[in-house]
Amino acid sequence: MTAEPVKLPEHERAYRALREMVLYGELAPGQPVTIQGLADLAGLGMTPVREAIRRLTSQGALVFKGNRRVEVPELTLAQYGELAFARRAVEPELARRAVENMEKTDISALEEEDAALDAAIARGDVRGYLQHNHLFHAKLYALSGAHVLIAISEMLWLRSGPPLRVMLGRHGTANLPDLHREALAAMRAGDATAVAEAILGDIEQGIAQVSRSLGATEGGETGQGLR
Amino acid sequence: MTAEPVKLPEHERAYRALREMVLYGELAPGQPVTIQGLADLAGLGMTPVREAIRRLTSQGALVFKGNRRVEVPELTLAQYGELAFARRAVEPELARRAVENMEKTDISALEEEDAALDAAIARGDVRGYLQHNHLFHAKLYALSGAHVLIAISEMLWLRSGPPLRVMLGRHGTANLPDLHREALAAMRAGDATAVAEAILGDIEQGIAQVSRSLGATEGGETGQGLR
DNA sequence: CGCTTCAGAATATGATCAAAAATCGGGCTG
DNA sequence: CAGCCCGATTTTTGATCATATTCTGAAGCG
Repeated sequence: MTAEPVKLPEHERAYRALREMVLYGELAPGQPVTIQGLADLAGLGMTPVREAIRRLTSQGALVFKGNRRVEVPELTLAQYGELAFARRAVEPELARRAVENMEKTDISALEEEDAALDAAIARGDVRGYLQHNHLFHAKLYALSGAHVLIAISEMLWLRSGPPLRVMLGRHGTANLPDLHREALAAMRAGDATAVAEAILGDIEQGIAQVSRSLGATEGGETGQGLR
Repeated sequence: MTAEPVKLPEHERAYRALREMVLYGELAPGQPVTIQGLADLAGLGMTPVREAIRRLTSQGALVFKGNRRVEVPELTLAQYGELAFARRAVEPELARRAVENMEKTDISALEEEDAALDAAIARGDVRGYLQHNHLFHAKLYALSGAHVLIAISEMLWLRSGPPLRVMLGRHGTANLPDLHREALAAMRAGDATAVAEAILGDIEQGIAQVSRSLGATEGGETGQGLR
């Protein structure tokens, strides 16, 4: 089940590694990233790293920072609002479509993911929360078979990951959104509309919390305004 | 006002060139694309071309075919439906937001683009139609300042371009959607909702035509079904 | 305070290695 | 005897690396 042991090209490995670093908050927003630094870190030549960075930048997971540096973008509240708008439009639809193709074993796999997520929350494990939360949604959406919408969703998650990580770093894993139970119950009942609603609610809760977090920093702490 | 005469790196030039080829139908769906072929064609080394192709594939404008080949994807009707869903969700919103930031000179620029578009239609110039139609929408959306949504929209256009080109190749430039006049009138009136509706209508007309075109080929011509 | 110089990083090139596809030849079968 | 299929060779293509070149940022000097 581990698929190919050593079969994917190095630039693909570099891409996935960097991708997870962004998605699961191992790179903080504003933290500069150099090609050579990553190449040395990963023990790779710089060409594969270069290509991985290009792919990530074209997805908005990294941005060219003025001069020559690449870094994880710091989102403004307005930009996060755009993300939220798109996620509300796309993800419930993915959930709805996923229910059509769903087998019992798929539901079981999602339940396992949710259990791992709860365990991470109980442990206060931020990285574990981010990982299993993403996997829960990703696995659900993958069932839809809607590759175009999935690609959009992946891009949105890549951009949402870092601010979510920042919020978690401040408030810990308490009071986290978890409407996954409701979603799973609706899946077992085969009620696509209820699943879509549960997912929408789950997203909304996360959006609200991150928006509050972003609003707080923009208001005072990091002087983004005048002066 | 031509900005930087010779200032962008070669991989950026390669990216833009390839991007326009996909967007404006110079590469047909199913047509294979080789790195070295493009490198020789553009007179560049293969590294910049390589990176350009990576960026395009990560946006879905190109796909890895089997193992070694890269080509413009041929969409199924279902996949085009996903594109349509996302475009309906994103583009009217972009149009709505654009109206907020709109100056009189912006409207003039859009009118010029629309005039060039009409001229291309009258001329039966397919490439010109694709180009000015894209630029009309792209310039409008750019005014919104919503970079995240713009990125999504660009990705959707990259995927929609080739099937639109195929449809045009079959039916010519007759009966093309053009609710741009209505959109422009609403812009002058400052009515954001009416602009969004006009854009939605414009999109819907295009979607309907391409869907019919795709449905026809899948039904019979290209034996995609059994036998 | 402005200009020049220096250092570091990114870009681009070419070569080299590995893999896959297409082609060609031989053997087998009808 | 002719046609077809299978396998090996060849050629094309892609991936990676090491290196040279260029550009940007910063520091030092006039």
